[in-house]
Amino acid sequence: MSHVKRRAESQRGPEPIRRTARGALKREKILDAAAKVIARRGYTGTTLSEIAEEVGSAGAGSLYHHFESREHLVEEVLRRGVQVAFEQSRRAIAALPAAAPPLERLNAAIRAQMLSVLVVSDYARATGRTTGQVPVEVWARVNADFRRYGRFYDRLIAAAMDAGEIDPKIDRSALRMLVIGAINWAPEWYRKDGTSSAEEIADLLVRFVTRGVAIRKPDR
Amino acid sequence: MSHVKRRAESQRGPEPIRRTARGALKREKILDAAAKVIARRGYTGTTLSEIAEEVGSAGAGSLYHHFESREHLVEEVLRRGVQVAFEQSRRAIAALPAAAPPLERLNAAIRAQMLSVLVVSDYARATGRTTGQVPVEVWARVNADFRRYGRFYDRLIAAAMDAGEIDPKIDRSALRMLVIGAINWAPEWYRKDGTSSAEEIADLLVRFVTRGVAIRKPDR
DNA sequence: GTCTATAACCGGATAGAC
DNA sequence: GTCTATCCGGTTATAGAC
Repeated sequence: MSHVKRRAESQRGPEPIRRTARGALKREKILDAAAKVIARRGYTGTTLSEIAEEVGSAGAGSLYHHFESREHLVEEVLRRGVQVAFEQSRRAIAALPAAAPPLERLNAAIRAQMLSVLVVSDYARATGRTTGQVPVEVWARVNADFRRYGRFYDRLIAAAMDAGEIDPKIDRSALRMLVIGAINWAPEWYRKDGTSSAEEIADLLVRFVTRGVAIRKPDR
Repeated sequence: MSHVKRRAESQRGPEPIRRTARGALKREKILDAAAKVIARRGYTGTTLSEIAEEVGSAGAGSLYHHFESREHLVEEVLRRGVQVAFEQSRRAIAALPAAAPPLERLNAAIRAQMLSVLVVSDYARATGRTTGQVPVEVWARVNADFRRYGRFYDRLIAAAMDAGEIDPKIDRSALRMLVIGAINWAPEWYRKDGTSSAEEIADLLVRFVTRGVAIRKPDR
């Protein structure tokens, strides 16, 4: 202990026993497996046995050498989930021309979020599915990350309103949550061999926000 | 037994031991409690103890006099959930003027479905939250009900397309599931004391789907 | 450091007293 | 018909062998 102690440790609670490079690698594999299982089963449905089996090598109780408890393991998966989605959104926005109008930036974020959940990352998928299932204690610890991401979205919407691109009378929070809901639910029904690709689904959702699916009568 | 045996019993498996009026009443109370708990915890998070506690009077194992197993209890909650939402949708459509265009009928159904999960019924809420968590065996038995409801929605969309009110190039299934997702997710974040009422949220979703929230540039 | 055995616990389900 | 005591299986977590 003492001066080598990581910043992360004091910020977000202990991340136990990660001494060697090999150990860190194993830790990653466990996290990946956990993300996959949680994405499949949800929080309450996830058992350590199934995670262990997914890892391949280990038996159930081996995980405790890398994680203090089931809750700590889940917690890190959730944290990474938001992180991935957040990162994808920021990256997508950064890829736009600097002069891109706010609404286009919002659209890019929505697209990125949908793709994160559908194809990019088990972590994002796990996180989306899990919200509202985790015990308050865990939630309290990851809450801040979620809120930060929420505010990010909210600013994108607000900017589009300020620019006169979105009706300012709309409840920003409700708008955001409706979109997030459609996204978080998507893994439940999306099939790789379905009629629409993930990109097409993302585009459809964006179209919802911008102009809807109705055909405008020629005049009036 | 013998000739009094209900049709329902042969159709959907046994509904055990409901002889007296008082018994039937208790059965209802248990179902209501189960719906409430499932809406709160999801399928995997629901325990018989919590349901019993919610009922008030009973201890955990008492439920077995009214239901063959946990799964059967859940199954009936699910079935009722679809039924309620379905019924609400049909009723809302029936309340429209007979000449109402297809798109308006679809909108009424969306509104009704949103209100079902937000304010009308624990059953509808429970059902929305649970999909995709239940074991395949249970799912297989309620599947038909869900599909029927899905087809109902699909026909509404198709009719609006035929009438030239919705862009026919859109993937009907994806459209439906995005909407359902936004609805099923809503109970997760909706608060009675929030900035928008349930009705306003329902209206926002309808607007979303039909014309989007963006402001149309005057020309072009 | 990794794994197996096992302890402690909890949830679903059954039996039988009242 | 209702409730309590109890069994059984599965889950988290720990101890200790290798």
